This record gives sequence, C-alpha cells and structure tokens, in this order.
Amino acid sequence: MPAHRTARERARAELTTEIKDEARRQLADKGANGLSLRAVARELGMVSSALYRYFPSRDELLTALIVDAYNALGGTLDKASAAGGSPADRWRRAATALRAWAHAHPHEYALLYGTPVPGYRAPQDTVAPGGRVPGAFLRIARDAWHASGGATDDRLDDTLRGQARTIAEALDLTDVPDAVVLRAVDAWTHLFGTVALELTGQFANTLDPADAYFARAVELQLRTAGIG
Amino acid sequence: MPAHRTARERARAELTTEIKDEARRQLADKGANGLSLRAVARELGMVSSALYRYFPSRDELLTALIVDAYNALGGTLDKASAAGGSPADRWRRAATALRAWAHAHPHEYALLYGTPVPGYRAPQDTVAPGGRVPGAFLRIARDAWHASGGATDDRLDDTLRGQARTIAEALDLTDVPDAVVLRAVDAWTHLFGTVALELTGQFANTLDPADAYFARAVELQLRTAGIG
DNA sequence: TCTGATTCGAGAGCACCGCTCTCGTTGCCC
DNA sequence: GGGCAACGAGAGCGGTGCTCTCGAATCAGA
Repeated sequence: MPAHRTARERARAELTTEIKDEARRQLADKGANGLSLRAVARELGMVSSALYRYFPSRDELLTALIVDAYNALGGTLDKASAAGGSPADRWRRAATALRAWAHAHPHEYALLYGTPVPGYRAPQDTVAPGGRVPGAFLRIARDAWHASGGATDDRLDDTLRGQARTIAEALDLTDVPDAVVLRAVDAWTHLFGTVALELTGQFANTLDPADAYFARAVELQLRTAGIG
Repeated sequence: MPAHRTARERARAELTTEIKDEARRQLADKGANGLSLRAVARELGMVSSALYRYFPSRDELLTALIVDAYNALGGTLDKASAAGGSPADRWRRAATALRAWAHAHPHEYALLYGTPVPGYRAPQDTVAPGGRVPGAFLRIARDAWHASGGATDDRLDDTLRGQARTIAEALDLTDVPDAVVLRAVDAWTHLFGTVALELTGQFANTLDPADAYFARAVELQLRTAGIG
C-alpha cells in the first residue's frame, strides 16, 4: 500500500498502531482485565479522552487486538505447516507451533479462546481471521487425504454432512469429502482441548510439564484425522 | 452438622451463604467481570465495606464461587455416571451432563475453565474439588477396564508413566495401569475441547447447533479411552 | 450479672476505571 | 483565505475495589 497522503492520515495511522502496541504490551503483562484505556493513554503521553478519537470504546480496542492476534497466530501456523515433509510432520509442526504461541502469548491466547468476556461476543470482524487457525489444520488433513489416494466409508447423518459442507466451504476445501473434514475437526478439537487444559493450569501437579503428553496427544490426533 | 452455637456464628454463616447466593446470581447474568462487591452489598441492603467482614477481597469471593461450582459440577457428574448401564453408557451420560451443565451455567463454567483472570490463579482450595470433574470420567474408564478383563500393551516413556501414576494416586485409582489412565485423559481432553470450543462460540455458523457433532465426539472418546 | 474484648455495620474517603461533553486549536479542502 | 472537520486537553459523571474509623451489638470470663 502507498504512503498515506495527508499528514493527518499518516499521523492517525501511526497513532492507531502505537495505541495498539501499547495496549498489547499491557495485555501481555496484566491480562485483558488489567488493560486500561487510561493507562494506555498515560503511557503515550496523551489524555484518556483523546484516545476515543481512535477507538470508540475499550471493547473496540480489544476487538482490534483480537483480530491482530488471530492473524499473528494464523500466520505462525501457516509458516509452520508450509510444504516440506509429510502431512504428519506438517501437523506435528503446526500443533507444536500452536502450543508454543499460546505459551509465548498466554493473555492474547486467552483473549482468543478464553471466556467470552461480557455477555457474549464475536463481532463479525473476528470470524474470518478466527477461521485461519482451524483452517491451517484442516488444510493439512486435506493434503494428507489427497496424497493417500483418498478413500472413506464413514456413515454420517444429514446434519453432520451439511455442517461439514459449511465448514469446507468457509475454508475453501470443497474438494474434500465430509468425513475427512469431520475427522480433522475431531483432531483439532482434541488439540485445542489439550492446549486449553494445559494453559488454564488444569494439568498443574499432574501432567506438568506437559511436553511428553502433548507429543503423545499429537500422535493421537494424527490417527484421529487419518493422517498417515 | 449441628446448629451453630452462638447467634453470631449462626448469623455469620447465614450471611456468608446469602452473599454467595447473590454473587452467584450476578455471576450468572453478568459474568465474572460484571460481578461487583458493591452491587452484591447493595442488593443485600448493606454497605460495601461490611461485606469485607465476610470475604477479604473480590478474588476470595470468586474463589469461593469456584469451589462451589466445581462441587456442583462434580456432583452432577457423579450422579450422571452412577452405576447403571454399561461403562459406555455411563460415559455418554456423564459427557452429556457436562455439556448440559456448561450450557446451563456458562459463566460459572467459564469461571472454572476460562481464562485464568489476573496473572494466573488456582488457589490451593480449588485443586481438590477441581479434580472431581476429570475424576468422574477416569473412574468410568477404570470400571470399563476392570469389566473387560483388562489387558494393555501401550509402550510409554518414563515421564508419562510417572505422571500417569501421579494422576492415578491423586484420584485413588491405583489399581489401574498407566496406559488406561492416559487413554482416559486423552478422551477427557477431547471432551473438554469439544465443550470449550462450542461454549466460546467457535462453532458459530458451522457446527452450531452442535448436538450431532457432540454425539459423534462422544463415540470417538469411547474408542479413544478403550471403553467397549 | 457485670465487664472487657471482639465482632460487626455504617460512613467517609482514596485512587482508579470507562465514557461524555465542551472548548480552543490545528490541519485540510475548496 | 475561509469554512469545516479532526484533534487534544480538561473537567466531570457514575461506577469500581478497598481502607480506615467509629459507635453499637454481642460474646466470654470473672
């Protein structure tokens, strides 16, 4: 994209990202609850009301951070699962990258997948970037299915068939049978649960440190998803 | 337990539960973030400072609610998985009960398994009641293993062996081989992930409503845990 | 039964929060 | 250059968690 035309636009764009950067910093070390508009403004040497010229509310700022976080995580997964090695290896790398990202950015991860803070949430802007994360895993499963010659005999009821098709279309995986999509979702669900339990401290005193268990879980995911 | 001796003790116990009840009510319809000590006090016709005679801080109140919630959920699962029917049926009932409880008390469930609010959390009082939940599922897996005559040939590395033993001891399941414990944990992890993804709205527009997918996931859990 | 200690509720107050509104100033476009 | 929109500063509103003080109620021991 070209440089912004007017000085005002340039300044606005710059300040917008400065605000997000400072907010991300506070989010990283105090959590979503500790993120305060006033503190962000203070740190940036401005008064809190000025900040409302850039984000109409605290929730909007959080939403912007969520979108950025989804994209950062999605990019990390894309990179980790890029071509190279078998589909199984790509899944292993992606799963490991997911876990590593979650550990490196626990509060951002919690923002994405933790409790839906107020009454509920999910503004429309977040759903597309949010899909990148499972998308990265489903794409590996698709490639594995293609590589294996492709055969499936799962019996599925109509509801599941329709939902699988919806998922496939949303992620541009229309060339894959529903059963493969659903098995990949099974594996993604398992992966997600493992990371979530570890991150929320439910493994404390038992599976902690969870490296060995995580490796085991990943192998199970491969079997679940039918990734050779 | 006998009635409390002095009037003061009686009043204290009563007010303590009244506070928790009102707090639970607010938690239920405004979420953990919306729970305000001042509002609880207001509703109870007292002044906010008086409430500090009963709970030294907002976090302590939340911790008390967490313990109660773990016990409520644990009790629900115990009831659902009580003897009657095959282990597979008991697992199905328990898993369904978990999902139903989560849907009925989303904010309390989020309090238990959502983002670890401040920097981190898990006061010691919560770990024992917290273990009741996976405990209910692991016990079903144990019974299934006993009923099936019991044989296993999983190869496990030493780290996992030790951690499995720790889990088994914490839950009084010492008569079960490590491999069975771990496979039950695999299934529990998968179950947890399914509920978590659904509850945080990640299934919106795709797997929602997730009844069919959940039923499918439960069957996969049975295979994972080796429950016939 | 009286007394001293303890517990309790009320109230005022501190520092913080999100958010709104007003008011000068600054930069932009015609 | 003039009109207009964007901007930052400041004051202020109602809310929060939490602390401290003070008088009243309650309890336990002599």
